[in-house]
Amino acid sequence: MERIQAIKGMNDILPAEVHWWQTVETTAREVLETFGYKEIRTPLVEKLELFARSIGESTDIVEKEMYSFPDRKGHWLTLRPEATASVVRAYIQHNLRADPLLQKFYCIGPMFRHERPQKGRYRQFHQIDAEVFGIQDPMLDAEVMYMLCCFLEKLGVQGVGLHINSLGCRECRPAFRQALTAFLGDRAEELCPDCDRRRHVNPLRVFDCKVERCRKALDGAPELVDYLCPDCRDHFQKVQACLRDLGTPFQLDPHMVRGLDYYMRTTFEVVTDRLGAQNAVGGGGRYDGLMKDLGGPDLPGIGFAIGMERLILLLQQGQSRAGRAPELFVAVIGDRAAREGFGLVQRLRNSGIRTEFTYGGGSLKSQMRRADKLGVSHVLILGDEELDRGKAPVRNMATKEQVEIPLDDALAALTRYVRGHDH
RNA sequence: GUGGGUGUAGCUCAAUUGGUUAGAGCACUGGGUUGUGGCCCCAGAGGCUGGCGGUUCGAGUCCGCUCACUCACCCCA
Repeated sequence: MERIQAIKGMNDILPAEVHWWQTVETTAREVLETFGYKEIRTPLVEKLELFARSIGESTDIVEKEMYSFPDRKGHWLTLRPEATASVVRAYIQHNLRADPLLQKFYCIGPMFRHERPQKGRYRQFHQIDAEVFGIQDPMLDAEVMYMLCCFLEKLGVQGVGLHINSLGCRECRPAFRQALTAFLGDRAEELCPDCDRRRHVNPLRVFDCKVERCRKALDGAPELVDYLCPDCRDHFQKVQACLRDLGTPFQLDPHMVRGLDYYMRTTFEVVTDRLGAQNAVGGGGRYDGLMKDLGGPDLPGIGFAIGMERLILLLQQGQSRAGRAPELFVAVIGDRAAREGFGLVQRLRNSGIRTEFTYGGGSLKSQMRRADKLGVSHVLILGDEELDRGKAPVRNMATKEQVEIPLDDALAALTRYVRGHDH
């Protein structure tokens, strides 16, 4: 019989590694809320056209990577490939502008893209997503990147760098695009087949081609920075000045391109060289026209997403850490003690003590062995003999000390002893 | 979607040029004089060698197909 397996590229997160996720999520919430972000939770499924319109019809995401399918009425639905579009949609739908304090949002959860999986890239992956609406000030751009760096630093992530660029706006980008297209047209012969295709679809992409021939062909190509309009240039200058004031190191990367159509002006990525082919741990940028394009007010926006799988892969390059061990193990000898012990275990848990038990009993030796493997700090040894005496020994596994505790007050006595307030 | 690599016990891996009953370490279970863990010793359990088909007296090993995983391209978090 064929075994049922998880869908390709969709992974179980097993107990042994869940603590990494908890650490990342908890830290993210702390940092984001300190900076004034409020959590928002949107559905995992949206209408297809939301993403088609926001991300861009000719992007790879929309063209070939979306999980889309018709529902029973024939409406096309899509498992969200990213969060920004959904958050913008929710903002418009609920007219959240009415509450001016609620302009910063964050969102943590799964995204879906139908790509061939590889290291650090999966079909269901998870992002921490932050979005700010209504503010165009370059200070905000800097703050968003500063916050992203604070978060990574707080987690102790090593080996990452912040790259920034400006993509210009609707005023200046067309001129640059035209100049670049013309430049590439002259050198079409020298480009690899991929780039020859790119120069029509998304000429900016030619810049990050890895083929040596293409890199050479790009010598003397027009640079986007030189085509920025005065407003965009000024904005970008101020963003950089502000980052310097904040002491956030960054690297200008005039060739950085982002995969979504809606980005303009500031774009940024946190990159690493420690994850094989996947170098982006997080990325984002400004998207001032998006809200209006989706039928909302003409409000500017900026945001970023962090890939949690990639982040955790980086964290794991440090040492792995065990989950929390039980504090107390109750070993029992005899049926009467087993019944008493079982009840006591539940009462201990009710009062918040992480307690483990051998349901099947077994020899005391095997129970001690198991307690040791679990890494518990204390073991209560409860036999029928102890029940008769009304006292039972608690063993400190590290020091081998055993003290007798009264069974009529077992709960309180154990709590004190295990938590270390009694010796 | 395109290419490469790999599939043997829960995990990491063995198994002469095709040749008996597919092994080891770790992990797991039990025991080492009646009720005390780690180290050590002994024992046990655990596999249709990913699946299907072919070649052969004989296939974990060779061939074909398929599936899965993995890395890379494309692209992205």
